[in-house]
Amino acid sequence: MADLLSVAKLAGVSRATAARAFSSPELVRPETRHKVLEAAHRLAFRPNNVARQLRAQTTKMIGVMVPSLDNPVFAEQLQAMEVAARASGYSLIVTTSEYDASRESEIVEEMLRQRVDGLVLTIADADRSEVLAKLHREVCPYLLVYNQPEAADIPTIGVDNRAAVAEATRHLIALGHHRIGMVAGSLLQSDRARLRYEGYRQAMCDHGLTPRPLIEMPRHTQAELACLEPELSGHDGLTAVICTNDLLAISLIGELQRSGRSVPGDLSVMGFDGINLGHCLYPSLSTVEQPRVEIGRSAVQILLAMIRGETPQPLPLPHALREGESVGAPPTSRQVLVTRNPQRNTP
Amino acid sequence: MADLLSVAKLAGVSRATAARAFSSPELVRPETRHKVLEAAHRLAFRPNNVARQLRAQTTKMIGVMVPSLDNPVFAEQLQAMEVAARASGYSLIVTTSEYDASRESEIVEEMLRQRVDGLVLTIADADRSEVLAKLHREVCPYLLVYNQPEAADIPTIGVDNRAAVAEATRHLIALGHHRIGMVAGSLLQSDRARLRYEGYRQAMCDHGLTPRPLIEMPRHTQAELACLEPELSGHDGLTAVICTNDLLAISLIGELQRSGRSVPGDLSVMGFDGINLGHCLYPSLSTVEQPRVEIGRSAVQILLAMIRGETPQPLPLPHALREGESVGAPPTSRQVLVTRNPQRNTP
DNA sequence: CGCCCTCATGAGATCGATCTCATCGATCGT
DNA sequence: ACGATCGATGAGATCGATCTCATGAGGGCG
Repeated sequence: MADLLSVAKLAGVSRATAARAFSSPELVRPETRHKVLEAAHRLAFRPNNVARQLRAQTTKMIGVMVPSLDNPVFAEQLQAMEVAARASGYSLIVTTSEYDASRESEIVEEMLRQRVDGLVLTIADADRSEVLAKLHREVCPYLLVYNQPEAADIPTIGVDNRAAVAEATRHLIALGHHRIGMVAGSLLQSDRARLRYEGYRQAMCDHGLTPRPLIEMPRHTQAELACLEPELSGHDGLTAVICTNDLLAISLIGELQRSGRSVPGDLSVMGFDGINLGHCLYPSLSTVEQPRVEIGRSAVQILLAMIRGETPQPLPLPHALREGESVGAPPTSRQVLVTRNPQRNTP
Repeated sequence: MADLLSVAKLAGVSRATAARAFSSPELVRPETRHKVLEAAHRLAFRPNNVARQLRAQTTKMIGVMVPSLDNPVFAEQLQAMEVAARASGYSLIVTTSEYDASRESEIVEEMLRQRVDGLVLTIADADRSEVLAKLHREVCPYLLVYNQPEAADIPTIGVDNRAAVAEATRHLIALGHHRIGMVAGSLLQSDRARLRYEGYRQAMCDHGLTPRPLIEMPRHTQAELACLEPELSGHDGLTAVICTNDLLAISLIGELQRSGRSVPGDLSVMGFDGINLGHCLYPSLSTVEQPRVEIGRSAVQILLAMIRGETPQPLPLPHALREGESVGAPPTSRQVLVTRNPQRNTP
């Protein structure tokens, strides 16, 4: 590949002038510029970004780490980030951590070596993370996404998970549900999971209802009906569940239907995330929507501001309760049973 | 950030030795190495990959361009690529083209400037693409994914779209369907779309059935029932449709159910891609599965081989007909109508 | 007419690591 | 004991573009 020097020679100018013809054309006489571009064309020259980055001490690259791309909530956010970054002349280096702490650490280390201008991370648990400790000592701007650390000085963007699930729970209660469960994937060691359960617990208690223990599924994004079945029957069987993510909710609905149950007839199911696909299903998914596109777009904007040396205040973004067809009133046959329940809430 | 020279000074060795302590530790006496690492630690030194890349003339980066990450078929492939690349010490620069030809061109140009070691691309239409023309003149190894160009000399990995849809069509025919339609998104200008329709047409003709015109939806991944409705009623109404992607199929099933129809009772629906979510739904999605993980993994392996200077022969990967619950026998009430149909195929 | 300023360009240093080649002491073989 | 070999290290060039500073031509103005 031809370099600037050979282009400069062919055009009969110095390296400096040839460089200017590309990076700041206004400094070069149009005639000269044309000679340079012509020479560049003849030699199939293409500026070498690596050299530019080394000299300029900036890569125009953002390092992104998400747990997995198999979950659309991350893919959709990443899509938005890519568009926003490209619009500002930045590229994304994308990595997946699989929620693995040691991998998180390696990935961030590698990206720092790559001299990315900033990092956008979604980590497993923002409250106990080696990655954050490392970044704390570094100068590289970074931003967490979807996480919700307890420490206030960690720049983060995402929704208020506790409030969001609390609202979802109240929504179900308002529809007449009393026996509401919460279904989670296999990864309980996350700041979000803790806060979501806490939101559920709080809302239940506030209404004089008994929160149930978390129902844990063996996989993170696919429900096993067998794990839930014991909770469904009997006089205190659940009439509604909140799932910690949409994939879990969707697969749970599928399993319930396959077992001959009706959603929301026999069980109301609420998701969390608001992935696009939820709209399209029948029954459509009731869910707590995280504004994935807005989150992705803002993440890039805020990070770029940090890179420019500003100190923007990342606001928590609003969640939205999106009502779909997977949630309805509790079954009436069951509602009779409610009266046998300790909590005697008038129907 | 400290550089190698300051580390070398602190450790009392030359720059060369300090560099060796990192990149080829076996060449350095253990005692010396420890001194260097100790000094590096004290100075919070981190090797600068940009400088290394410039000197070594290799970035260990792969440029990836997919149409969109909102479709899990790409996200799932990308997930597999990321894992495979990382395992071989490579990073991914990820971009999305939105099927926009000019964007495709810009993106590839930018990645070439970035001196990626290779490119993995999914382009809109491999048979008329400026990008391919450009790459043809370049030395950068590249590989198409999911595309199926007519030209034989373009390295590509993916399934045989024509054969895949033909097989799906035959499957429906074998179940007794005669009036089968094909539903596509709004982007017909793609090599895959053409071949998929061609496979459908061929299979229909081979069985003496009349292929229908493509039913085009206004959006690429979401079905509008109104576009399909005219084809459903009447004495020659469809009993089965093949959708060009799973998202289209899934949303179509949702719309059909919402309108009170049963799938597959009233209409059998078959998808294409095999995204993970299809398994979980009820009815589960019958689809032509593209081995997305295998495709992603192989794409990286083959590209790395090309980077090493080998000339691997990318084989077309096998598709698989995945039978789900969204396809069944045609409704019997309709089957009576079949006899009024021009094609008289005995049941 | 001469001074100063602007504009276009060139020379040379620089970003940070790596590669080649040279050097020097120690070990080995006969 | 002496030349050969090996292992560890250092000096200096190099990757390709950009930045700073210097230079020189040309124009405006007193």
